[in-house]
Amino acid sequence: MVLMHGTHRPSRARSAHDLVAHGIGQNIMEGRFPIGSILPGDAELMELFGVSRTALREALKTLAAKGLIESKTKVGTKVMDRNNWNMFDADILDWHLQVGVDARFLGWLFEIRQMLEPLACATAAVRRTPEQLDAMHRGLRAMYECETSRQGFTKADLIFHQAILEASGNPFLQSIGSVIGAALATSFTISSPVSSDERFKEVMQQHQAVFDAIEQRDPSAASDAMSDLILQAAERVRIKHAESALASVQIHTFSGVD
Amino acid sequence: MVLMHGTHRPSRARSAHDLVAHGIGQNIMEGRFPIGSILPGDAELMELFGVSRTALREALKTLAAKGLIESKTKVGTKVMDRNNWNMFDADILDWHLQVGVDARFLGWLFEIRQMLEPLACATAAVRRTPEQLDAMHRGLRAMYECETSRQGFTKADLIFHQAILEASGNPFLQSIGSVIGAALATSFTISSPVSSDERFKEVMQQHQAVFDAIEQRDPSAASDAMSDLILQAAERVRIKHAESALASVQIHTFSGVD
DNA sequence: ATTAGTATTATAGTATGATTTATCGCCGCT
DNA sequence: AGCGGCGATAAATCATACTATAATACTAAT
Repeated sequence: MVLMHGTHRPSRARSAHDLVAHGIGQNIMEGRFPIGSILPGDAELMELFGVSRTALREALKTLAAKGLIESKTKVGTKVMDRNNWNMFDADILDWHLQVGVDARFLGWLFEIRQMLEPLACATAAVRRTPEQLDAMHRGLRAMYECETSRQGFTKADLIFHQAILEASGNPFLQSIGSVIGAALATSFTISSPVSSDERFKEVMQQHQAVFDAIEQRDPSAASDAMSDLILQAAERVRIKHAESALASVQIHTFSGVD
Repeated sequence: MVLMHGTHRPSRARSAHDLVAHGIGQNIMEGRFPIGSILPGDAELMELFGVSRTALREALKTLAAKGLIESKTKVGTKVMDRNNWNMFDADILDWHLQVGVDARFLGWLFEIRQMLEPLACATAAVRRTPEQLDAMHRGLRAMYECETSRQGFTKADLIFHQAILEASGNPFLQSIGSVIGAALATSFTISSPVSSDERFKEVMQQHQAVFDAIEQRDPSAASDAMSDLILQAAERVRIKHAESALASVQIHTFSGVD
């Protein structure tokens, strides 16, 4: 089941190796270059994409850096197994989305969000600076002002979530913005948050609750609010299954050394 | 000025661009190429590392793919801000470790582990196949057999944890093996798990508890066991602070669509 | 004096061909 | 059957030349 299809954007004037990297990347996602297979040699790929060897090799190095492929002398360039891929990479996520995301993938996205964002909120509630709180506030206000445009709303929403990640103080959390971006973009395509007035209000209330909890430095409330938010977002795109595998799990965590 | 001190491991005959990428990468970590600065032009870097333009540019593309740098015509190659870096990348973590990690960084690592691994265990407990359980068992047995060698134990431990991630079925979790590897390598360097007999027994008991819970398909118990395991590991390297910022937070999660 | 448009120029990007190096598969030898 | 050398092949590297882009400086019109 394909839920979202490649909004093949105009691809306005990107560099050659970038185009090649995206081309090969997408082909891998689509399965046209199957996992474990050896993809065509330099010469053939050069012809396929109409670029020089330099540009091609730079594209291949980009893909190799993301764990997608591995080149070995004489044997060729092999498409690596999925668990070598760096799923937190913005490009890889992008290619996934452009090829089309099924319900399973969307479920994985929400699963990760549910694991990270509530606790990110909790730490943000404790560690946030006034400036960081202000950044969240700006994101929230931008969301309020975007009741019409879905694109604008998505962008503002992402800013809000990223501000929270930033305030968590943990660089690992700070680098998962692309994951949340992917989740938002996909789910809003399936089910727009600005489709109806009550829907919009509900979403805003949930975000406001997260903000309030962080403002009041209440980690537990912040975590709960974010957890609710994500859970409902998942329900809206019908990811939630009838039987929930994990009802409710107690998590112990701790602060880093400041 | 030679920036590439070949120190560390024998680095058994790596390719030219790999060496350059590591060289520049480490220099960025060390702050010798400060964040936000423009690093030397192609010509100068070529001379610094003694490689051709081709090799240099491939190295730069590798770094760019990981979000470390960005090249723009006329302006040069800029070292990007930290939150553009992909912290889940194996190389970036590696460079961090080689430069030396402080208590704060180690704290962040454990924080992420504490967010992901318990819930990964919970999902693994539900979704695991017999084969995957067997893989965990093999890892566990390898740990039992490595009471002497720290290196061997670290490797076996990583295999155990990766088997759990694999069984979680979530590709995002499956690609964080490098993070756990980094955490294990660092903490075992600070405080070896095979230093004393009782210490070894304690660690093994905790791992056995995780395995048993997953075997019995008990997500809640699996999550708790893993949470305890990580918490104690953190305490051993004195990461845990006197005042725990987040005592205990209730997490709601859900299963993806199978 | 301000602005708009144009030329300059530094730098990354691309192209091409030659050369080197590593690995596989084959053949012959033991 | 197993081992070791030899050649073919494709990637890795080098060297050089050329192109595209954008920041800067300069000029001219208002």
